[in-house]
Amino acid sequence: MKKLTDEKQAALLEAGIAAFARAGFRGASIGAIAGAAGTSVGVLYKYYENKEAFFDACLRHSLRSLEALLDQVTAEEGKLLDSARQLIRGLQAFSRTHPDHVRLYHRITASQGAAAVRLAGAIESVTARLYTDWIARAQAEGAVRSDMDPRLFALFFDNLLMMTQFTGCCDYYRARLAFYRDPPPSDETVEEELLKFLESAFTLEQAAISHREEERK
Amino acid sequence: MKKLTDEKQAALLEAGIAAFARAGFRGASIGAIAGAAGTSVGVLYKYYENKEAFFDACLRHSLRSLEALLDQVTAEEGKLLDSARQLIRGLQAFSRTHPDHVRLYHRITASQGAAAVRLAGAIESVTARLYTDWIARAQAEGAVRSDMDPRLFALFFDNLLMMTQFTGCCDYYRARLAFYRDPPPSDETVEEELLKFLESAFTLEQAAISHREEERK
Amino acid sequence: MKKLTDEKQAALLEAGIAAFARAGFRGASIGAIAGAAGTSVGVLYKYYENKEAFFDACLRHSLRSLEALLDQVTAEEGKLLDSARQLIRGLQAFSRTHPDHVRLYHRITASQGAAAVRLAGAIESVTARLYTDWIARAQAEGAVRSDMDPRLFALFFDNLLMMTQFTGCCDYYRARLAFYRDPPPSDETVEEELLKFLESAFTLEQAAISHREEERK
Amino acid sequence: MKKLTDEKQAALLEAGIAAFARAGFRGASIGAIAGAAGTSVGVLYKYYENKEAFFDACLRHSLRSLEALLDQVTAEEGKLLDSARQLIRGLQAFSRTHPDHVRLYHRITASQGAAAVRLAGAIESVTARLYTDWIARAQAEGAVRSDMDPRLFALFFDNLLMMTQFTGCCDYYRARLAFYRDPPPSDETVEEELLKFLESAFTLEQAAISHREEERK
DNA sequence: CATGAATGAGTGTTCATTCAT
DNA sequence: CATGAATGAACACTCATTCAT
Repeated sequence: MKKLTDEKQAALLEAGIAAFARAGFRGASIGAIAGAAGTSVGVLYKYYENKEAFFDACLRHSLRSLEALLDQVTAEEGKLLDSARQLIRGLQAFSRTHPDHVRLYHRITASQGAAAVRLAGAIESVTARLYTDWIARAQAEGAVRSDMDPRLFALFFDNLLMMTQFTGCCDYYRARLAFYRDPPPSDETVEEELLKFLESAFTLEQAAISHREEERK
Repeated sequence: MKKLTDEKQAALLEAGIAAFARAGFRGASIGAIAGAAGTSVGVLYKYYENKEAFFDACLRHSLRSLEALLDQVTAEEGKLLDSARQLIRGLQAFSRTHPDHVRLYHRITASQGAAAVRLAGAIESVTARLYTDWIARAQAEGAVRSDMDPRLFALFFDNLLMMTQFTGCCDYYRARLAFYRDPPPSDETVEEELLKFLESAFTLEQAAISHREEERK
Repeated sequence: MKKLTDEKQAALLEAGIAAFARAGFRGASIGAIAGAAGTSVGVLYKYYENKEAFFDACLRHSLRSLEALLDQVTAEEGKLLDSARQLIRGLQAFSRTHPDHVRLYHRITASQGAAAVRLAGAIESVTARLYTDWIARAQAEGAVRSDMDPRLFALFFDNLLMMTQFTGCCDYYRARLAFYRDPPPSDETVEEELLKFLESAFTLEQAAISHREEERK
Repeated sequence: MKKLTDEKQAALLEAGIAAFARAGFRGASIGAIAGAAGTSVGVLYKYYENKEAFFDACLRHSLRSLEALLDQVTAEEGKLLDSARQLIRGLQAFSRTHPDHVRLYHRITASQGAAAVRLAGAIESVTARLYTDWIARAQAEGAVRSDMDPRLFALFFDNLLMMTQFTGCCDYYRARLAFYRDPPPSDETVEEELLKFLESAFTLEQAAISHREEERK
C-alpha cells in the first residue's frame, strides 16, 4: 500500500512537471494533472496544501534528477576540460531524455520572490562550489590563467552550460538558434565548439595580456 | 484630456510589462493592470482588442527600448571588444533602469509553441546577424582565432550577454549569483571579468592549439 | 434649430426601431443606434433617461405608424368584409414597407409587466372598439350570425390579422409558413383565403346550428 | 447526491425557462438562473457547454411537454371539431400549468435569423402536417367546405390556437383581452366561442357562396 | 481512504451611462 | 449644447479547492 502511494506520488509529480513545463503555473490544470496521473484531485490535495505547494514539489523533484546527473559527473575527478566535456554530454543527454524537466527548470528561473531564492539554493549551492573549486584548482596547477576571478569565471561557465541546455529544449531558444545556424548544429558540433570557446577562455594568460598591451600602444 | 492619452498609454504599457513580468500572461490581471496604470479596463479595451493584443503591444514597447540600445552600439564602429564593452555597459544600465522589461523578456523565453517562435524572430534576427558579422569581420582581420565557427561563437557571446542581463534582474539568478560571489560583484567587476573571459575565448588560436596538443601527449 | 432636433429625434427612433427589431432590447447597442442616426450617445441621453425609456419611445413611435394605417381604413365606412379586405391589404402593404415596425410590434407583445399593459392600451383600445363595433353593427343588420359574442369574434378577427402581419415579417413565422405552404403563397392568395375563412366564420348561423344539432344526435 | 442530479437538472431547466421567458436569451443571467435553481454556476457548466447549449436544452425540455400534449390529442381519432375541442382544452390547461413555457415559445417567435428558422422546424413540422391532414381528411369526408386551401386553413387554425395560448400567458395579450372583454371570459367561454368561430369557418360552403353572390348583386 | 461533483471567487470582456471638453 | 472618451458594474465562463459519499 505504501508502494502504491509512492508510485502515485511519482506519477503525480511527473504529470505535474509535464503540465507545468508545457503550460506554466496558471495554464496547467490540477484536474488534468490528476487525471493524467491516473488519480483524482482529492488525492493530490491530500499530499499538497495547494497548487503552489504542488508546483514547488514538482520543481524539487525536477531538481533532484539534475542533481543526480551532477553527482555522477562529480564522482570522476579529472582535468577541467575533460570534466566539462562530461558535463556537456551529460546535460545534452539529459535534455533529450527529460526535456520537460529542463523546461520546468527554466520556468523556475522566471519565478519571483522568496521561492525563487530558496530554489536557487537547492541546486546552485552545489554547482557554484563545484565549478569554482574546479577552476581554482586548475588555476593552482597552472592549467588556467591566473589573472581572473575563479568565482566569476565559474559563473560564466555555468551560464554557458545552462543556455546550452535550454537551447536543446525550449521553443524560444530553439527558434533563436536557427538565426545563428540553420540547420541547427549537431550535439557533437555544439560540444566541440563550446569546448573550444571554454578552453581558450580559461587558458592563455600571457598571450592575452600581451595582446591587450599591444592594443593600448 | 487628449494630452493625457499618450501618458496613459505609456502608463498602461509599463504597468502591463511589470504585471506580465511578475505573473506571466495568464497570471496577470487586466483589471489590476488598468488599476495600476491609474485607469479603467474600458480604456485598455479602447486601445487593444484583447489581452493578447495588449501583451503584444507591451512586448513591442519593450523591444523598442532594447533596439534603441542596439542601434546606439551599432552606430559606433570599432574593435570587437570595444563594442562588446559598450554593449555590456548598455545592457547593465538597461537592467538597472528597466528591470521589468528584462524580466518580461525572460518570461518570453519560457513560452512554448508558435508564439515563442514568432517572438524569437522579432528579437533575435537582429542580434544574431549583428554579432555574427562582428565576429566574422574580426576573424577576417586576424583579431580573432580562425579555427572556430563564427556563428556558434556569436551564439555563445549572446548567451553570456543574456545571462548577464538576467542575473541583474531576476530573483533566481540574483540568488544564484550570491552562491558564486557574496557580496555580489559590482557592475564594473562583472564587466571587467566578462571581457577577460571573452577576450581570451575569442583570440589566441595558436596557443590554444599548442596547449591542446600538449595535453594529448 | 428646432427642426434639426426633430429630424434627429426621428432618425434616432428609426435607428432604434431597426436595431431593437433586429437584435432585441439587450442585443441592440445604444452606441450603434446613435451612430446609425448620425449623432452621439450624449444626444440620446439628453432626450431619454435610459435605454428602457428610449425603447419605450421607439415602441410608441412604431405604434403611431400603425395607428395612422388604422385611421385611414376606419375613415371609409363600408361592409364588414370590404373593410376587412381593406385592412388586410393595408397591413400587408405595411409589412412590406415597414417590416422593422412590425417586428418591433411583435417584440412588444413579448414584453412583460406594467409597460406591456400600458402599451397594449395604446393601440388595442382603438382596434378592440372598432372591430367590436363593426361586428355588432353587422350582426344588427343580419349580415352576421347572431349566436356569438361580437367581442370575442372581434378578438379572433384581430388575432388572425396580427398573425398574418407577423407572418409577413418575422423569420420564425416565415419559416413556419413554409411548413404549411412551400413555396409561400402570394399576398393575394392569403387575402383571398383569409377572407373566405372570415366570411364563413362570421355568417351562416342556421346551417351551423343545424350542423351541430345533427352531430349531437 | 446522485439522486439529486435529476431534480437539480429539472430545476435548472425550469429556472432557465422562466428566466429566458422573462428576459430573453441575452437578458437572462446564468448566475441568476443557477441561484434560482438552488445550485451554482459550476453545476450548470458541468451539464451544458455554454449558455446557448443550455438555452437549447430549455427549449427541448419545453417542447417535450408540448409534444406530449399533441400526442395525446392525436391518439384519439375523431371528428375535426372534437379534436379541436380537445386541443383547445389541452392548450388552455397547458397555459395554466406551464405559463413560462408558453412565454418562452412566444419569445422564440420573436427571434431573427437562422436560429428562428431552425426552431420553427423543430416545432411546426409536426403541427403543420397534423392540422393539414385533419382538414384535408374532413374535406374529403364532406364535413368541411371544399373551396378552400386546406393548408392555409390549417395555418389560420394554428394561428388562432397560438394566439389563444399566448393570450392566456403573456401580459401584453392579457391586457389586450381586457379591451375586448372586461372582466375576461372564462376558459370555457373562450372554448365555446372559438369552436363556434371555427365550425362555421370550416363548414357551409354553399351558403357562403350564395351569400357572396348575393352581395355582389 | 479515494473520489469527483459542487462551489464560488476571479477572469476577460462588453456596454449603458456620465461628464469634461 | 454636442461629443465621445472614460468609467465600472455586470456578464459568461473557468478552475482551484472542498467535502459528502
